[in-house]
Amino acid sequence: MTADPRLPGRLPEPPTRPTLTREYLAVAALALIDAHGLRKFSMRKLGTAVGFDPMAVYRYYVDQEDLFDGVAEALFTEIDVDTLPWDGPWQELARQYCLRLRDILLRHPHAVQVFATRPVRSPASIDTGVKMLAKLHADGILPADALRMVRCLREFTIGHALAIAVTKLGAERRSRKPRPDSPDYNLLAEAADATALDDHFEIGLTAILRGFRHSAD
Amino acid sequence: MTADPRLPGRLPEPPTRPTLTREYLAVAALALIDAHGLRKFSMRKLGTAVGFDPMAVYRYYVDQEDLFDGVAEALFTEIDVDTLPWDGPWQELARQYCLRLRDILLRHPHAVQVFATRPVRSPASIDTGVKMLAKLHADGILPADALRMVRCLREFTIGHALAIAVTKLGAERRSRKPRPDSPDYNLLAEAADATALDDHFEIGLTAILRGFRHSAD
DNA sequence: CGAAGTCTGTCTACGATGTAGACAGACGCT
DNA sequence: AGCGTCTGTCTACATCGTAGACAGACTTCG
Repeated sequence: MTADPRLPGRLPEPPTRPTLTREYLAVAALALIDAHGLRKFSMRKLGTAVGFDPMAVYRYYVDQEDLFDGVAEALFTEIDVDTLPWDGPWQELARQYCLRLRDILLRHPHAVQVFATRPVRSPASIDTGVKMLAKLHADGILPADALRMVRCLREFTIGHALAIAVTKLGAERRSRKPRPDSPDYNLLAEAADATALDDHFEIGLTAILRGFRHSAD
Repeated sequence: MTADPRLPGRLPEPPTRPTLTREYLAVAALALIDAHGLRKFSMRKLGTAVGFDPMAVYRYYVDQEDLFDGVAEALFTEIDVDTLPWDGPWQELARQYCLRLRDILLRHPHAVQVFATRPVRSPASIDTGVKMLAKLHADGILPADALRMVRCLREFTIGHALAIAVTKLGAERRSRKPRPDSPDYNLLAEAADATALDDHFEIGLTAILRGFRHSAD
């Protein structure tokens, strides 16, 4: 006769160790990248950071590429597309979409590369694309034209975020090159002083949208 | 008495081994990246590929970052800015600049990332920027506004090239996700079939330029 | 002519990385 | 009770970026 293996009475909470998930790992990876930069990120560090074996990540992602796809999806999720102004005019919808995407990317400057270097094909992303196209279609824009417009906006937004992130992050690393002696050089210096780094994003957005409107023939 | 160490008569050309150069290495690195992809590139492979010691590159570049800066400069050089239509209207100049940049980047799809993820600050690049600003200034555009416009065009161009390169390169890698059952999904499919991947670049370019023109107040 | 210093390429060493694969305990189903 | 699967652990290996010592050739200067 053996003793009852169950301990008597209530025990304090055992240290909970949540089981791993693709999504949890993706979010953790994003946090790690935010904290220490993409350069320093590694699969093993991720495993260790979430309190598991360094190799544990490979149970959920076959590849680093695969993981980064997950990180990009996590970033996309932050857009929270459901709260976009789907009922207003499509121009405003598109503008808000771009603004949110930019804000999110600039909040994760180290991860912008990850987002920018892969086509996000998550169901959520495709769904959003489809809804956006339907919206433009309802305004009489041909799907093909709508797709082109959306692509332009998207590429501008990502290109912008990438440029800003990269410039800010690289600012301290690189040594100031000696300024050339061109007589016009002060034009550049003056202009650079007069404009914030990302002054122009909304201007560009407006220009694209206006340009599209005028090209509707 | 020792024999004359010089050999008699004309010898066939000794195998020439050019001495290394920062630029030569940068161009060789670009070629390697083109050939096998950024993922497979390494400092040691570069050294070996040019016929020297794997570690030889570090005599000329302190870092991989440093090397990639050089690769970006090499890409910029391909634009051949001197043959741009500097005498025409600035809109045409800007358009041609963007078109050339896009063409070059799409010719080096594996290296687009390298170019897109660092601000190119070579003298040649700064010089071009200055000349461009001067050109717009001659048309009565304030330097600050000109800088904003140029940045918008640049970011759109790079964002576009990156998107195209990444999509094309990743096309075979990723498995087609099952198409969602949304009733509007065929809108997307139809639109995607009707548009080439990079159909929209010139349209976007035109839209931006037109949008700027109309915002000149 | 010769010595000293510099330039350039070679070589070794180290810790970290991505990834493959074997292994083991826990859990669910029969 | 037994068995297969799921999940996390652990070991192994080739490769990588980078630091640093070393050596031959070339330059400079007395």
